[in-house]
This record gives sequence, C-alpha cells and structure tokens, in this order.
Amino acid sequence: MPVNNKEHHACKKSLSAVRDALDVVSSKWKLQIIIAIWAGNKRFKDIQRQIGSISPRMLSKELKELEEHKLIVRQVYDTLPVSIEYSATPHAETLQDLVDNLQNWGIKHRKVVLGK
Amino acid sequence: MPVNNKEHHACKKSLSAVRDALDVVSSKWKLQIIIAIWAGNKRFKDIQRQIGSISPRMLSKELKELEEHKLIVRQVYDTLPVSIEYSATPHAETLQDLVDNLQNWGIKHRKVVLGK
DNA sequence: TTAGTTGGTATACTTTAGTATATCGGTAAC
DNA sequence: GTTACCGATATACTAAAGTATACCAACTAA
Repeated sequence: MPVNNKEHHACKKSLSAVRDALDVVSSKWKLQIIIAIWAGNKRFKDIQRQIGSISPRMLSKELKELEEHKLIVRQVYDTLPVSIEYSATPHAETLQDLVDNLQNWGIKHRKVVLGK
Repeated sequence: MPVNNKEHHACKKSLSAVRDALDVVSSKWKLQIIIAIWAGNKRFKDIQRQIGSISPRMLSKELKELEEHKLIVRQVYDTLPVSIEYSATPHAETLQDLVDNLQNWGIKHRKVVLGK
C-alpha cells in the first residue's frame, strides 16, 4: 500500500464513522436480535427463545439500544394485558450488505491465516 | 425484511465468519496501526509516535496479533543494535474495501439517527 | 559522563461488556 | 387458588479490553 494513495487517504479520513458502524455491528447480540426479528419473532419472549442463550437483562438493554439506533421499533398494543411487538426498520435492511462484506472478508481471512 | 428471504438466509448462515472479521476490525488499535504502517511508519517507536496515545504494552500486543493474523510482517535487521521493521502484507490491503463499507454505513447511519 | 533512543516487558489498575439469578405486577388457564 | 406466561428490572458478579507507569539492556550522540 503506497503512501498518499487515494484509497489509503479515504480509509484514514474518518475512523469515527467506522466506530459508529462498529457500535452496532460488533456487539455480541445486536445482529442476532435483528436476525431473530427478521425471522418473524416479534415478542420479547419469542426473541429470547429464538436466540436461546441471551439473558433478559441483555435482551432488554440491546433492544433499547437498537431502538435508539432506529434499527427496530417497539409497538405497544392496547390489549389486555398489553402486548408488545418489535419490528425491524428499513434502515436495518441496509445492514445486510455490510454484514455480507464482513462475512466474506472473514471467510477469505480464515483461508489466509490457515494457509488455504 | 421478509421471512425466508434469500438475503436473510445469506446473513444468518455464518455469523462466525462475521466474528472472525470483527476480531480484526473492531479493536480500538488494529486499524490505526495498519494505517500508521501504510503511512510509512515502520519502526515501533515511529508507529507509537504517529498514533500518539497508544501505550507500548498495547502496541506490542496488537503488533503480535496482527502478525498472527498475517496482516503485517516483522523483519529483524542485523544492524548494531538490531533494528526492527514492520510492514503491511497484501492481505492487509483487502481490508480497505471492508473499512470503506463500514465507514459509509457509519455515515449513513449517523444521518438516520440524527434525522438527516 | 550523562542524557536520550530503541524495542519492548512487568505490574497493577480501571473500564466496558457480558453473565447469572432472583424478582416483579398483572393476567390467564387449569 | 395455584401455577405459569409476559415484559421486563435489580443486584451482583466475571471476563475481556484497555490504561498508566515504571522499568530494562544495549547502544549513541553531546
């Protein structure tokens, strides 16, 4: 990689944007939760059962953060008792490409490290 | 995002590859170190000075891990005293696209969260 | 002779992420 | 009336990541 290369410059210019992306994508549970919701699980307990190993504390915390990040929405239905449904936003769908890229690089990387 | 969607399936199929990529990319220092090396810094102290805030302990640890990941190589020169040079491998260059994607998603994401 | 550079290591600490487990008020089914 | 489900919260803990600071032997330049 040459010095002052255009791509190098593009890479260096903003690691804070990279950090923003990683805040979402690098946590142990956030992607798994979104995937569980994409798979049709809307309720707290459904998501918890789908993932299997997440504690209610973490699920609660991560759901709140995902909502703050506008990746999911929490809807309260006026039933008795109230029921609550989580759904993924269109913004969450934009994660798909990023996750694919991470995955593909991960596969390539493993081949390089393990000597193909 | 519909259930049983092809893209959804592709996303779910291997979160472990995503984890492999994140092992490299989500640490506080690894990318910064590679960027410092790309910028022409080859020696331990040069890299440390370039980054500015990294402790020698972390730099040492991260350099070792980057070498294990085959992203950099450590060369020992038979001078007096011995001098050591780090350089990035071609494999490290493949990170460029991934980092660009993370960065672009991060920028998009910030716009969404802050309401454009 | 003394101060500084090099490529680190050692020890101890804090901070962040994640785990484990018990509990809650309300409701519904048996 | 008791047991279980729902959507969580509370408290306490462990583990992983990162920080702070001092130090080292070998060498060099003033």
